[in-house]
Parts: sequence; C-alpha cells; structure tokens
Amino acid sequence: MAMRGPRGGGAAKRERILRAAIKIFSQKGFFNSKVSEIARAAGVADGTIYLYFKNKDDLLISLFEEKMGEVVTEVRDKIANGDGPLACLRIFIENHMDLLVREAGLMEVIQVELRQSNKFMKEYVPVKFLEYLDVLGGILDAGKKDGTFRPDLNVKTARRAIFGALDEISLAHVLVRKRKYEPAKAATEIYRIFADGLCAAAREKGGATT
Amino acid sequence: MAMRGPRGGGAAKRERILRAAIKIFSQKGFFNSKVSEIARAAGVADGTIYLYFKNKDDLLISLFEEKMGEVVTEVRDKIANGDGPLACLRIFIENHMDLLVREAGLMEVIQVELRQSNKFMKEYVPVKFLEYLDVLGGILDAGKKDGTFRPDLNVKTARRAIFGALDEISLAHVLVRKRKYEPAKAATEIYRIFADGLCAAAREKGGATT
Amino acid sequence: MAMRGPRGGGAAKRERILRAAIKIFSQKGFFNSKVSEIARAAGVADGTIYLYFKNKDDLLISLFEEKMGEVVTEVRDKIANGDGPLACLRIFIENHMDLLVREAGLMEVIQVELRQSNKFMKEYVPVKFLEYLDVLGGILDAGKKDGTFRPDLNVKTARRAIFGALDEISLAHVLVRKRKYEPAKAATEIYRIFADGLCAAAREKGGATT
Amino acid sequence: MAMRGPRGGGAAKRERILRAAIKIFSQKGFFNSKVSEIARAAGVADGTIYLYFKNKDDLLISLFEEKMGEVVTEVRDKIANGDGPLACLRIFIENHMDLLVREAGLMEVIQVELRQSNKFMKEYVPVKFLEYLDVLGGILDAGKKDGTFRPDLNVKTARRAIFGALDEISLAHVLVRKRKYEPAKAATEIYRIFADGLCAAAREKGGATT
DNA sequence: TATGAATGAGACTTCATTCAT
DNA sequence: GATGAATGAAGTCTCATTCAT
Repeated sequence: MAMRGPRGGGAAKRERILRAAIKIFSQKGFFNSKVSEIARAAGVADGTIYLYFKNKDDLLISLFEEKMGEVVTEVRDKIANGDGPLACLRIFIENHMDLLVREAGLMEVIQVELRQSNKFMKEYVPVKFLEYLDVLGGILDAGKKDGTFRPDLNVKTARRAIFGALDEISLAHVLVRKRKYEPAKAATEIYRIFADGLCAAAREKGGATT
Repeated sequence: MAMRGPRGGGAAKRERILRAAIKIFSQKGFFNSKVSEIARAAGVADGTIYLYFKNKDDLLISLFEEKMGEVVTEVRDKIANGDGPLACLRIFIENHMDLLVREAGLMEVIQVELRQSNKFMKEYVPVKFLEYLDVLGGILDAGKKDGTFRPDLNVKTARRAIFGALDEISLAHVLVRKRKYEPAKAATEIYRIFADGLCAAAREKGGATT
Repeated sequence: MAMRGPRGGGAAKRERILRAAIKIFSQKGFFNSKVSEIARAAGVADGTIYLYFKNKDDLLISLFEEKMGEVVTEVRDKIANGDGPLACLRIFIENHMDLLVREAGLMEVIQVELRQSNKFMKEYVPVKFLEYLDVLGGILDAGKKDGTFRPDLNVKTARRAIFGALDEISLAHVLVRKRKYEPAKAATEIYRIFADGLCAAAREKGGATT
Repeated sequence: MAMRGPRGGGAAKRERILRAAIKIFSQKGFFNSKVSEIARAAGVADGTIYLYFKNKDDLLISLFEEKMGEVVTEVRDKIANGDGPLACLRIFIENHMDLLVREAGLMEVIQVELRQSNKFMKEYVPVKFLEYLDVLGGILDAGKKDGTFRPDLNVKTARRAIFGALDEISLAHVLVRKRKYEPAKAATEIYRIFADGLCAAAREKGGATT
C-alpha cells in the first residue's frame, strides 16, 4: 500500500520520513519546521521527501491520515471487546490517555496542528479524525439505545465534549512540564465526570462509579 | 496600560491594529497572515505596527492577553451575581458560547492559535488564559466546599475537561458551516452533561437538571 | 507612469533594474541569469526587484514591451520624414542596423529571447513587436498603393521576410566576433537586395539603386 | 557514427531518444523540458539517456548536428539536379518551407533553440548549420559567376538575409495558429522577393519571374 | 508620530545526474 | 546494457523588520 520508492525498502523509507516529521513537527510546530530538518532526522536527502510526498502540506496531511487511521483501527478493536457502553467509553478514554504515553509525538502534532490544518488547508477534510469521533459517537448511540445513557442526550454535542475534554487534558499533560497526574489516573477522573457528572447528588448506586 | 505608543489617538490606533489582527489571524491563521495585510486592514502603514508592538509575535500575544483579559473581567462580573456553584457554572458555559457569537474572530484566533503559541513561543505564559481557567476552577472549588459537587472531584482535571469541551464545541461551531445547533442550546446540553453526567440512572430530582 | 517605488527615485530604480536585466540577459540568456545577479548589477537587493516586477518572467516581458515601445516610437518618427516608400524602407533598415550599435544588449536579448518567450510564455502577446512589424507593413502598403512596389506583393510575407533578414544579420553581427562589415554598410546591401532583388537583369534606371 | 551506446538495438534506442527530445523540446523549449519527460516519451529510463548522451546539452547539440546533417545532405542532393542558380535557389527555398511540414518538430526546435545554444553554450560551433548556410552561399556564388546575380552582391550578407527571411516566416508559420498561407505558396513569394526585389520597375523580361 | 520603500535572510522545491542493483 | 531511486546544489520568491524622510 503506497509503495512508491525503491524495491521493498521504499515503504520503510517513507515510514522513516513520517516518523521524522512527527518528531520535528511536535518539537517545533509545522510552520517552524524546515523540510531539511525532517530530511536530516530521517537520514535522507531533502529531495527524497518529495519522492514520497507531494509537498510539506502533504506530509502533514499524510501523517494525520495514516497515523490516525492506525489509532482508529486500534481503538475499534479494543472496543469490540467492551462489555456495554460504559465499559466501552472507559476503554476509549483510557486508550486515548494511554496514547499520550505511547505516541507522545504524534499526539502533540495532532493536538496543535490539526486545528490549523483543519481550518486553513484548502480542501482538507480530516477523514480519519472524523472516524475517530464516530467511534465515540457509536458508543454513545449504543448507550442511548440500551438505556445506559439519557434518552435526550445529544450525541453530536456529547462526543465533541468528550473528545474536547480528552484533548485539552492531553494538551495540558504535554505542555505542563511537571506532570501532576498520570494519564491512567486522569482517565478514571474523566470517565467519572462524564459518566456521573460533577454533582454530588447521591446516585443510589453508582453503577457507573466503578 | 493600553497607552503605549503615540499620544492622543494612539490608544485608538493601537486598538484598530489589534482588531485588524484578530480579523486577519482568524481568517488566515497566524503564520499565513502578513503584517502588511494587518496594516492595510487597520488603515496604517506597515511600520506603524512596530510603534505599538515589538513584533508579529508580540501582536499575537498582546491580542491574547488584552482580549482574554476583557473576557476574564466580564465573566467574573457575571459570575459574581450567580446563585450557587451550579448557576455559576451555567453562567460560565453560557457566556463562553455566547462569546462565539459576539466575538467570533477573537474566539477563532484563540482556539486555533493559542495552542501553537502556547507550545512554541519561547517564554510565553498565557497568564490571562490561566486566569480564565481559574475562574472555572473557583466555581468548582466553591461547589466542592458547599457540597454541590463531589468531594473527591479533581478540580484541576475537571476544569480542563470543561474548558476542553467548550473549546472543542466552539471549534466545531466555527469550522462546520452548517451550524446544527445554536450556541445557546449547546450551552444547555454541555451544562447537563457536566452537571448530571451522561447516565440515565435516575436522579431523584435533577437539582441540576434545570 | 508605472511609478511604484520611492518618491521620485522609483522610476529611476525601475529603469536601473531594466538596464541591469538587459545586461545580464544578453550576457547569459534568460534561463541562465539569476535574479540575484540582476539585483547586484542594478545595485539593489534581491527583493527590491519584486517591488517593481511581478516575477522574473514579468521582468523579461516588461523589458520587451517597454524598450520595444521606445524603438517603435523612434522609428515611426524617423519614417515620418521619409520621402516615399523606398526612402522609408531604407530608413527603417538603417535604423534597425543602427540600433545594433546603440542598443546592443537590448537587441541581443530581443533576438535570442523573444522567440522563446513568444512560444513558451503562456498568454504573452508581443504587442510592441507586432507594432514594429506594422511599421514595416505600413511602408510596404504605401509602396503598393503608389506603385513603387509590385501590386501583387504579399505584404504579410514580405514584412516578415525583411524583418527576418534584418534580425538574422543582426544576430550574425552579434555572434560573430570578427565583424566583417559595419552595420551601415550591411544596411545598404540589405536595402538593395530587397529593393532590386538579387538578379543582374538590367534595370533601365536603378530608381531604387541609389 | 550513430552506434554509440549499446549493441544491437542501441542505435534504434538512441534514435528514439532523439525523436522524443525533438518532441518535448519543440513543445516546451529546452529549459522547460525535463530529462525525465524525454525519457518517458522515449520509453526508456532516465539513466538510459546518459548511456547515449553526455548530458542534456549534448542531447540538444547532437539533435542539431545529426538532424541538420540529414537536412543538409538532402538539400544538397536536390540542388545537384537544379538547372541554374535561380532554379537552385527556388529548390532551396521550397525545400526549407517543405521541411516545416515534414519535420515540424525539428524545425521548431531549431528555430527557437539554436539561437540560445549558439550564443550560450560554451564551445558549441553549429557546424551543420553553417554547412546549410554554405549550400545557400554556393548557389549565390555560382549565380555571381555565371552572371545570373549581381556582380557586386555580398554573398555573406545575402545568404544570411535569405536564411533569416525563411526562418522568420517559418517561425510565424509555427507560432501563428491561423495559417494564412501554405508553405508552398509562401516559398514562391519569398523566391520572387529575393529574385526580383520588391520594386515594380519593369524588368524587360522577367527571367526570374517564372 | 507616521510612513512605506528597501532590505536580505531563508525556505521550499526542482531536476540533472549518479550508481547500486 | 538498463533501471529509477536517491541525491543535493541551487534558484525563485516571500515577508518580517528597519530607517530615512
């Protein structure tokens, strides 16, 4: 798939360039990153990048789509095993926070550059990102159907709210040097906020409050 | 404080430049905006901008700090009248969504550029943004103290989660042309999600569910 | 006219750039000339060129149009004083050959680059060059009307033939170092070839053979 | 002579590359043509071109010399049968205009690129082109000797004039879409212009005016 | 204070050429 | 011989910033 480049080694070289781009973009941001830096980090010549990507924009977009695609596939797999909407929601949240650790650079790039690209790159529709949101939306829909979630829940809004919360907390995690909490712990807190809300009003038995 | 630069009409000119910057930045993004475009939009010469701002970065930062400062002042005033933490939370959320309409350009800039700046501008601490978060944190603290909110609530996490949700929904509102819901309506939905959570588990009486 | 640039000195700077472009283009050809070389030759910064010309192509085109415009104006003036079509033809030819000496660089550029541009620059119509041809066509038309020239003369072809002959001889003059003949002398010879033809067949009285 | 490079099919491959170069150069011009485009058009790999030609310049020069060589040989053959200088001149002119149809691409390349190369390629002497001019010069010399042409005719100038006229008319033919005249007809007109001149002054017997 | 022409460093990208296979 | 992926030098153009007026 996408096998331009030399015999066999091509895909590997392409991957090396993508990895280098993630590293450099996450360190300096898209606009402050120079193509030559990425080339150096990937151990290829400047021109080689243009054998695999149309231009610098395409490098960023490919990065989004391909890496987000992997993320979507993974989270879908995990959720397939989830026992009920609440369990799935928890898995989704935990997975997202876990990505912060496993794929720190990628997440940083997505967090800070996706918005820009989203808004300013002509004709770019972040397909894979929307799929990611759809996974979340699917969980909420299922929860509404089986009565786990409120029947009047607006799924479109809720899924954005949950993603936004996860994203902002991820960002804080990345920005703030002194990490006050572990991602895993944050995951639990976020889960509770969304599952049960902020209020203390006694819930007979916190079914959700595992 | 706003009186750097020239005498007399200076403050007005400075304000014109800031407004022009908001307009251009929100349309094209910080990196795609040219100082000369901002100058033209403000009706001043390119060089004039440098009489009021140190450089292009400073223009963005000043914009953040000064405009966010006004936002913080305003929301504090409104909240002062709030009757209890839940009411305050609602006011905060409604005000934020309302800003989307009243200050669309500013919000767009904050949403898409604050992250970049935050991460890549050396030595920039987004003081006013942190104050905005503190307003939210104050509400949560008060709610914990008076028993409205869960005693084990992690305020640091919760305030980021709420802000993230608001921010993401604002972003969707800005990005997606076909606005599916009004800001006011979205505000109510977000409020409910955070106040009561997603779950259907019957709450005797939705104290929060206004 | 075309007075971008600084107060007053703008036109002069523009002219300096055009002169430098003529010099460099004539020495190295359009494609082998670097914008930075032209800038250096003009005594301006690289970027300054882009204040006066849209891009490198525009520099070449402007050069063609503006300088050819001056040439057209000049030859028209001279011809206005010509006494009859033959005299005018002679003036035109002499003027062209004379330009080789007075405007060597310009003529070299026109000779070697006009063809390229003509053919490969999208949307470029060499207006002033066509006017130059029209001046020649006008002489031929007048000569047909007053019986000086053959009534069956195809003006379109003849004017191209005359221009082609002049142009090729100019080119040879420019290319060949050892200049075997003076332009003035060549002018007379070309004039005779076109006026009387190559043949020896006795003409009663060489009206043309001044 | 044409057998540099590979064995067997080598000459054919070399010819394919030359033909492809003519096609691409005539469409886009030398500087706008990419070696890879020529390779693709020839159905060979980029690197293969370098087995047959030293570099891109050499490709152009080889093209000139080899193809012009064929043209020179052909016109010499045709002229050998000519009956007298005037007939030979006519054959030369007709052949040149005819080439426009038979070898359109080649002629276009020669017209627009020869001048450039001539002037800017170090050490390139267009041998075959000079031979072509010599064929024309030979005709004129013969005509002077046998009294057909004026005894004071400057052959160097006249041959350049004739070639220039042919070349410019060819160029116009190629550039202008709406071809107003057929090459054959233009040949006759050019012949008359040079044989008899432009003037109407009655020639006893139009020996030349076939 | 205000101007805006001028500057020039620097980035993206192209493409002729090479060479390991 | 043939290939075509890889190279990397080099050029055009942009634009933040300056400074003489």
